[in-house]
Amino acid sequence: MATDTKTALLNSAEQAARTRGFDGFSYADLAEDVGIRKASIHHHFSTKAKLSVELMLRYHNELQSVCARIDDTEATGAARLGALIDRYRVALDGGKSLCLCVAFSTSRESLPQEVINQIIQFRAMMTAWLKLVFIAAQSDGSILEIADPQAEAAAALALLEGAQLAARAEENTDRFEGAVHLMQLRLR
Amino acid sequence: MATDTKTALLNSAEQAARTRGFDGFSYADLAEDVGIRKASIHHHFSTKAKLSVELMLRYHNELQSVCARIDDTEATGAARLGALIDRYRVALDGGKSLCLCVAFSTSRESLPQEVINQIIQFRAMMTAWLKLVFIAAQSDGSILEIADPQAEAAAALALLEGAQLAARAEENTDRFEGAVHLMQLRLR
DNA sequence: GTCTATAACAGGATAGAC
DNA sequence: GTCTATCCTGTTATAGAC
Repeated sequence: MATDTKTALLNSAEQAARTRGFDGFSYADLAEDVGIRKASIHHHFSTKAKLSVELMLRYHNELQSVCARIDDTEATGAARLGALIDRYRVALDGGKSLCLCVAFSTSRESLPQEVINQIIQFRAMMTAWLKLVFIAAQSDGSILEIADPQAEAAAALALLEGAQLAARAEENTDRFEGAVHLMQLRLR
Repeated sequence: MATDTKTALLNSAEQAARTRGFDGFSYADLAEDVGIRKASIHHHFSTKAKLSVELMLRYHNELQSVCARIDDTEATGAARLGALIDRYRVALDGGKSLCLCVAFSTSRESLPQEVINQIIQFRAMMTAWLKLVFIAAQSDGSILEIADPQAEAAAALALLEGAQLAARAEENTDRFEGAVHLMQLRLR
């Protein structure tokens, strides 16, 4: 079955925001991409601010599902962290796009307060999940030299996002691999 | 002596780009900030693209000087890395701004090719300097467990930029401190 | 739900006076 | 070097027909 118009618009907007930032795309871009007139978009998202909220909501839920699925399919802490690294690598799309959280973080001033709060919630969720991953790895011994799971979680998220940024800056995925190399060496 | 108009414009533009992104400020903003009319700005920077080039050039030279000064004043690898961390912390301005390299990286699509090349050069310079810092630290033993200076340099830059992003996203400097905590524990 | 038409405004940029 | 005035384009958003 074909995706409905609203979903097609969300997909187009997410792709655009991740490659060009929230200020970097307009309703005209979405209209051309989806194949309707730009005025019609307002029927689905009355303002661009509300579109950004729905975008972030969907992204939060999607990543939450991804993490839950990783918990189900990967047994060790190392395998789980490795799966998340893979996820961030794929999101890079060859150095052409960022994850939505990074993209929105730099567009901060253009976004409604509600999205700012969603970003904070999203980061809290990811950090909490990563902390559990490192705690699991402490038990199963699958990641080397874990001193402080909380600190490891904060550092891992920053490293992943910084690695994405480096790859995006040069449109070169080698920069991502270079940045996460040492972290991957700790996985057993 | 008072700063000349061109420098005042560069200062205002850098501040604006770091807090709101390259798409997030206009000539009208600079005009109001500096106290001249927006048409007058074109006398100093004929296009916004050329302004971005001069901004990045100045930033590159400034960071190069900062690194050279750190080499002069700090004796050990750990002290040098610590000084760079301090620099990135200060650039955060309480979570309200990013360094120009991070800010420009996400505005990639709005920038001229020349700035893209400048960003690549800037990142190469910083990575090369960091690699030398880790090599020095291998000799003087001031940073724990260095396996691969090249990989350490790439990871350190990504971590610093990711830590800035985290703090900027939440406008909370605790996020920066949390992300760099483990790296700082390695400094002796 | 989508369209045409348009309002209302802000963006970068230019011309020409002073 | 700065000004006023203006152009052209692109932006979000709305009104109302189909």
